Amino acid sequence: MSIMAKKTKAGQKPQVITLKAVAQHLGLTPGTVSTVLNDAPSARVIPQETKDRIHAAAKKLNYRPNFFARTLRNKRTYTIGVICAEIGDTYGSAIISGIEGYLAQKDYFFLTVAHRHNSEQLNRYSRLLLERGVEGLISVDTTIQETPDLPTVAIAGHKRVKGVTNIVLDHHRAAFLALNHLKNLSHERIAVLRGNPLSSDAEDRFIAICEVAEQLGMRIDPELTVQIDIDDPTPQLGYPFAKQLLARKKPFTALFAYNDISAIGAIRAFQEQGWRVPQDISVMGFDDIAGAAFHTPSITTVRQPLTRMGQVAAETLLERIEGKKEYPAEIAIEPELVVRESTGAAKYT
Amino acid sequence: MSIMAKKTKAGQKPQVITLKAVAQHLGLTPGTVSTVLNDAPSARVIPQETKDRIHAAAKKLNYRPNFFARTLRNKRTYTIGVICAEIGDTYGSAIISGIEGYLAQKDYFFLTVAHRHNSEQLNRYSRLLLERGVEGLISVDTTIQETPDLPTVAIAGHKRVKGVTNIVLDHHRAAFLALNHLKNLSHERIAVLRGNPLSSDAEDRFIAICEVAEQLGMRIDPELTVQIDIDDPTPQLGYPFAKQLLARKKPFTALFAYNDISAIGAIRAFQEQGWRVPQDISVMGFDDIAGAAFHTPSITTVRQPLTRMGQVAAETLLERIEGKKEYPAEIAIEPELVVRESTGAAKYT
DNA sequence: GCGATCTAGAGAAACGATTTAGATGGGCAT
DNA sequence: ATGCCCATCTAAATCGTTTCTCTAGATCGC
Repeated sequence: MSIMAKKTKAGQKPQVITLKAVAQHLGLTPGTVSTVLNDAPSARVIPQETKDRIHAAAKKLNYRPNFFARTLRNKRTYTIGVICAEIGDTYGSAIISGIEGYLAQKDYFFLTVAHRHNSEQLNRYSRLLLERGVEGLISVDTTIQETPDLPTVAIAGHKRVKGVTNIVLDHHRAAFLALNHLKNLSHERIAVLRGNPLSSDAEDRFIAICEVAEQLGMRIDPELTVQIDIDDPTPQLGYPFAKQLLARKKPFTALFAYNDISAIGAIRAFQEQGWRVPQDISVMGFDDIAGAAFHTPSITTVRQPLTRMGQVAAETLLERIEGKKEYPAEIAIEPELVVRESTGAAKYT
Repeated sequence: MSIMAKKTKAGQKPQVITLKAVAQHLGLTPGTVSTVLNDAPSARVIPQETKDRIHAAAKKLNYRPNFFARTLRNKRTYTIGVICAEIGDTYGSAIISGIEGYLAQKDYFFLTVAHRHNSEQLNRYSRLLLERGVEGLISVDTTIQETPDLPTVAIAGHKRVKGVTNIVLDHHRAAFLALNHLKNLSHERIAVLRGNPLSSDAEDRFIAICEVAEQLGMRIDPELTVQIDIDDPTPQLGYPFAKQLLARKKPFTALFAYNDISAIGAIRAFQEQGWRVPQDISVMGFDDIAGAAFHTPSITTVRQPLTRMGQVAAETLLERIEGKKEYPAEIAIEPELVVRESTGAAKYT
């Protein structure tokens, strides 16, 4: 892939052509040229011949309207702001990829900021984005407290806030898929890795797990529950907490991790303990990140269509920006169970 | 984390305060207020008492200069463009994370585009970024052919182009670290997975490997070389090519993969064949992505400090934007060998 | 032949800031 | 009282578009 620049003769300063230049070249006024190039209503009365001349000149001179002058008048920036917790992790980047894909089609751009769970930064950033004229916001894994000044879509947003559309996974369905799978494999003592409360999915996910467990006649033993309280985008996220679980010496045959990343860390901890996955312990992940299928053992997981969620968020936001008045408070995304190697029949003890 | 909006009384349209409004409030002219708020040279003659009044009023009214009006005059946008091949993969997102971190400190923003190896898109994008007033470009894994119209830093750029600073890993050093490690483990028949030519590191990396191999008295057998020719950000990138290698029935004891992603895919292919890693085959990765340490087996790899490379790129670019005249044509980044479980002593055959 | 209507485009006022040249008034020396 | 300087702002031009209001001439109807 390559970037090419148009050839400019050396030493010749890149003369920018403005509307005025085009008009002068044609012996017309900027106003007329502008009307025609934008095909404004008042261009109806301009004869076709003149229109053609104008278009030809614009093309020939390679006229590019100044984005800032235009924005100053029109108040449209065709830009949105993406506020995420982290950009270097698989979760955030998969979502952003979806956002980018959709926006590119629609000729919108986006500015990205990562607050890294620092709320001071977050406030500053939202202010700065506003100043830069973004027309809407997409937040990723970030709780929104009050109605923002702009149309907003929150990915993994759980608080109902006026003016905000939440894109959420159906956590009950997700919990059902996972727990039912484990139940069918005769697991009864299931440990759960709870997500860091900073992660906006953490609480709802755990509540859903408890409720579904009860419906299925299973029990989530608090003593088999561990709370992740660090913020790490690597599998390190799971490792120490699985160790912690092991230290409790309470028997269990399966672990429902918070996500694939932490599942991978947990598997490592179990293996170091001499346990085989899935023969001695089943591990269930969440997300289905790119690496899940290729881990050894490959990870059984609840797929969360991250790229798609990014697309849906961008699409919803653009509709609102383009003037749609009514919008959903919530869009539920269906999870999907992906059975791989890390889960198996419960071991009798 | 949460986004808060300043409370606006319902029904009251969000009255934007312009410079004029502040001036009126004070009984002064916009010009004076502007001079003072920007601490322009001509503000020397304004008495301190007036300055204080102006600053107080600006604060009280919560005045925020209009970014677009300001840009129209000043021609500064404090924005750069990031052009990458892909944004959802570990490689690109780690780099972008580094870029974001540095820019945020300096109050710059960035617009991101992903060309996904479509060169038509690429040209269109660079044009659009220019129109949006970016002051410089960072390209990621994208070959630049001609001097661009803006200061540019190319991450993993290999072609020397005037006006472009390339940030490159020292591939000779990388190849040496990897091959020497394998040599010390008595490997002689080493297969190599060559990167997709679309990836800008691919060619240089392979050339370096061949040269270093020769220096070390090792030989890279063309028949043990496989060219990756798909573009996939998942470990699928390595799997079919490792299979292809196996199909050739030529013995080898180690594989030097193009990156960790493809190494993981290759390991899976070997395991399906019944080979154990590292007892039957050693596998060397490249990059040291977040998952490499937690794979089973964990992956021996040549670490490429991606986040750091993003930072360095941003730093270098900003220096040029801020007026630095001389800049390096190339910045070499030192790789590091990370020995883990996927490599071991060669098996005698 | 004369006002009414069209046509084809000119002209000017925004948008919100920055910047340079110029205006106003007081104080001081002569 | 006059001229001059200095301090303190004001006024106006400018950045590049967009958009609304005008106008000069042509055309039309009767």
